[in-house]
Amino acid sequence: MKTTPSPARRQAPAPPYAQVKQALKAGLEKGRWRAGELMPSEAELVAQFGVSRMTVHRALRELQAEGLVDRRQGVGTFAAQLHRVSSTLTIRDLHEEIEARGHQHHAQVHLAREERAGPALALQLGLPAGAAVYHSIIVHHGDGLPLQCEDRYVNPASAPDYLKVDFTRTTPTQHLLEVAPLWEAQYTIEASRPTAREAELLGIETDEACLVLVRRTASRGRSVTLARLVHPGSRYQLEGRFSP
Amino acid sequence: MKTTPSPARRQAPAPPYAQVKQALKAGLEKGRWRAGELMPSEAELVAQFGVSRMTVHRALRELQAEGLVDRRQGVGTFAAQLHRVSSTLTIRDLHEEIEARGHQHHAQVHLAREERAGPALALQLGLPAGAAVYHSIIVHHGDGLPLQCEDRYVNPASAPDYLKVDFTRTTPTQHLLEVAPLWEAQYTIEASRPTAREAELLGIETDEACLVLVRRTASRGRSVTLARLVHPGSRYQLEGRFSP
DNA sequence: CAACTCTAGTTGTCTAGACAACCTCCCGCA
DNA sequence: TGCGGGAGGTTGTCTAGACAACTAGAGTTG
Repeated sequence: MKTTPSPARRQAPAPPYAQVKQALKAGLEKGRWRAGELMPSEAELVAQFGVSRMTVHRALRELQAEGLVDRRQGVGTFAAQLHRVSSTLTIRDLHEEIEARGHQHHAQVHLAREERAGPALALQLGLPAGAAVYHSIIVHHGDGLPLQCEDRYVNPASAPDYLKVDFTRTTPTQHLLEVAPLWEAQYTIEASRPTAREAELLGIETDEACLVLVRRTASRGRSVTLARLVHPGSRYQLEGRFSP
Repeated sequence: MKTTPSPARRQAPAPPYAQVKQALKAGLEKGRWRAGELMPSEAELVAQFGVSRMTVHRALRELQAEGLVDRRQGVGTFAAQLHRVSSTLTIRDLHEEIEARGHQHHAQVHLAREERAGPALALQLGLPAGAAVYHSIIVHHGDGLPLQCEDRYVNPASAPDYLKVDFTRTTPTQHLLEVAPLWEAQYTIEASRPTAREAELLGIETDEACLVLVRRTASRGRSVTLARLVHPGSRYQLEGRFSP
């Protein structure tokens, strides 16, 4: 048996910097300072909480990083103007997402081969026209139902072993992250109808609304992959949460 | 004329903590440490860079906040396992977005009144069934073209003056952020067809694919608003960028 | 009245040391 | 062999002080 000092999970008190941070956060939430209003200076907080200035400074710096306060050197600390008109949405790997929901993931590889890049594709991948690229089409199922059609082009220079991977066991994303750590990504999310082939692969009508995610990633200044992920609108939706 | 000490924008050298941070970032990018591999300890970095431990510690803490390294007390600092299978996408206020692109924003108010909440709506807003709610339907145009149909319900307790606002001048989001600072939000993004009325308001066919954003926000534990934002798939798409 | 200078206040950063919390591993002991 | 106890290394945090960079405003000077 372990000799934990307290079996009842006595939780250690939060460190001082976190207490200062939490107190200010609570004040902001209660509307103690209006947007743009001057908040207490570091010196005042030092006196109020009885901690050193570095401790107060850390709390304020983290609040600034979270977008809750606005600090200007030589002037002061202000309550942030608008609490994030913009927000963030997490985009997860589909494999993870399906298994996190307790469903069975299953991938069907419809194509995996080397092709010659057309001019448009070559431009997007930063390759000369006619260069060799890897092309794969994989349909991902959740509990037997097709949820995503993944049409992907890969830069061979970034992932030479791409075609040797068994995509029924690992996802392309996982392999690519291993061989080329992700350092930049661009997304677009749009609604459109599937192509005839996509509709066939997903088992839907060609006029069903689909959620289409196009992702382009680059690593060390070199493009890695261009993927088009098509989801039937009736079976898949993105979810996001946000709380400062 | 101002007496700037140097007209040629002499840039101050980056502070030491930023230099340490950047050096480690460059090492990670070059693949100097594989995912999960042990990185230099704080003591080693202190010796290497000739700065104090607090300085090194700050650099490492920020890298951890960015998800680039993984730190475990009593063990060490490790290169992060996977560089974010998940990523983030910024969702901006449409008004901002349209004007940022240099287009003309124009809003048309089709409805703004008080209604009684049905059971489903009441549940989502955390109100008793039959309670009064504010309901507005606004179509947002960019350069004359309808881009978004905003169907919104508002909790009167959170924004009592909602119906008095002139929504051709400010957006509902802006007003709500002023009276109820945003402290929690949930989103779903999906593709579906518009309702007959939405199609009419947007000037599209009822079978066109639409990007639908449903947003629910709460402030101080009280729900604020439930909004359904419908965008024609052919005219609007979300964009996101990600770089550590 | 305009332009300049000075000053007080604020934030940004660094240092050297200290202690706490935690983990791993090895050694001694039963 | 199995187990418990340290030792040593690592990160987490705090302190008191110091200096730098910056800003706004008051005061001064032409």
